[in-house]
Amino acid sequence: MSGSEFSSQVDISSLKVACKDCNLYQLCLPLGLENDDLERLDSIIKRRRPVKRHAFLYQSGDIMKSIFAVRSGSFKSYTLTDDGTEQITGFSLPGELIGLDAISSGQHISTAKALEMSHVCEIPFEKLEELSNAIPGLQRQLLRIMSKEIAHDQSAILLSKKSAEERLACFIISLVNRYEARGFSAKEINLTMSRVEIASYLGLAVETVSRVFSRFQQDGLMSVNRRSIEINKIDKVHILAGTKPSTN
Amino acid sequence: MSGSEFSSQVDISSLKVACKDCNLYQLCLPLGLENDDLERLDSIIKRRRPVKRHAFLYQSGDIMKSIFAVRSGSFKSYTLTDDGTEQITGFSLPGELIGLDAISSGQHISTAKALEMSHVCEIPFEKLEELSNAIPGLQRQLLRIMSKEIAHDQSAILLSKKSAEERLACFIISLVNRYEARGFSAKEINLTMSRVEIASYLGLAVETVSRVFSRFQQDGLMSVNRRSIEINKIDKVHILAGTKPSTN
DNA sequence: TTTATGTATTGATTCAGATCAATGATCTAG
DNA sequence: CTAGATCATTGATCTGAATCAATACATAAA
Repeated sequence: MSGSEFSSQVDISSLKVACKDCNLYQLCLPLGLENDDLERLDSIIKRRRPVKRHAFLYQSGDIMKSIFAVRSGSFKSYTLTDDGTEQITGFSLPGELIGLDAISSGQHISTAKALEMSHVCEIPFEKLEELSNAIPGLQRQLLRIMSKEIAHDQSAILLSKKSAEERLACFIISLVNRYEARGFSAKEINLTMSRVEIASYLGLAVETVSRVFSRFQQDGLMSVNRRSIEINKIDKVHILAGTKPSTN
Repeated sequence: MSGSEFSSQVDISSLKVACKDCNLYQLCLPLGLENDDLERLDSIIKRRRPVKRHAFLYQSGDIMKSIFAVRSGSFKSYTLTDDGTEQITGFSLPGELIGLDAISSGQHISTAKALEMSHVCEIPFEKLEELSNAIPGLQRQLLRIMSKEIAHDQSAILLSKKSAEERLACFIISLVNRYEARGFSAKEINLTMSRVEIASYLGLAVETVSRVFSRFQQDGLMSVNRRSIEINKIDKVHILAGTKPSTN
């Protein structure tokens, strides 16, 4: 009844979760850390306010002071062409780090925008650098995460050789794998991005994305209703994508 | 006259260069290190034998024990499709690190093959990890290099939205920028990769690459003779590529 | 409810680039 | 030096996806 601690109950409850209690622990930066080390990492992390749908986490050109870990929700990263068109370079899901591309220049080269109401942990980069020097396990995990991002981006480069169907299949498989790793259902996906955004990421026209979704549905691979997708024949999607079932 | 130290003069002379005397110092891992630190890094690096044209540096599936710095020459990195087609994910020039994508899984996910007679420095990864924990400047530089690779790969992702002309222009600009940073002429380029390899990287057919080169030549942007290219109107190439002159 | 307004689907037409095909140039092995 | 292989260029045709265009659906506002 006193009110204040309930006034924004949801936010506070999620904001207060420490790394050790976070269900993303095994995916995120703290993986492998224990006790003291974990708490030291915890102590430099700022739990940020929720990020509203369509709000920026940072914009292209901003000085990079922090990187961010997605706690909940999702983000898109993009740059703009001369004529102002968004060119999406990636989507970020819970447990993933955003902003790693800015370390080298110290400035963000892309813009990160929330696709839905989201929460992030802000990790001041200077402190992270210091700390990962003091904690070998943290350095190790940071390098691994960056390496994983490199590997992921390289597999995205291969998209440009593929047909529209292959591209969309690859995209869906990537989402499924990532959601699975986070303990979400692999069968039902709720897309948080629009067709336009998917098209931009895959280098296709919106209409093509829409058509391919329809074709996938006709062929019984999945049921598609706007942004909710139920996958019926994941093995066939894997075949289309040209990925072995279980690649991450 | 005693012989042995001259028996393979060229190799030895290049193999013996320490980091501090290497002309790639400012591009490579040692950047920012001095004296002791530099020598400690130097001490873990193995100068490898020259890598012959078409020889593998590592193959997909190999355990990742080391990463490599290109000292001279060039490499392509690729994966194979089910039907055995090479899918090139990148080219590596002197001063660049190869194998960073394997840190996360501990296994190489791509194959690296020399495009010409090349030299590399082999950097045992475990030792590098240890050492970069002891030397803050080294950790810093390693993170920067990985971040740069992420940024580079993300710009390559954008290729899939571009036309054939834009793709080839981007490719040429990228080469020019990288060669320039290494002190080579920006006007004359000697491609070390075939048209097939360029096509694979850009997601185009060989014939298209060839045709676009011809068109560039007709339009007076550059003189193209097989693998040697002389760029006449770099600003126009930049416009095509959609990059500001001087982006790196 | 009706009216917007953004988002998604579907159809008709066009076009950039793939594919098929042939020739020429360069390189390598004998 | 020649024969065969590899690599690059150019032309003709075909096709997958872009573009143009219209409609449907959904969410929000009036």
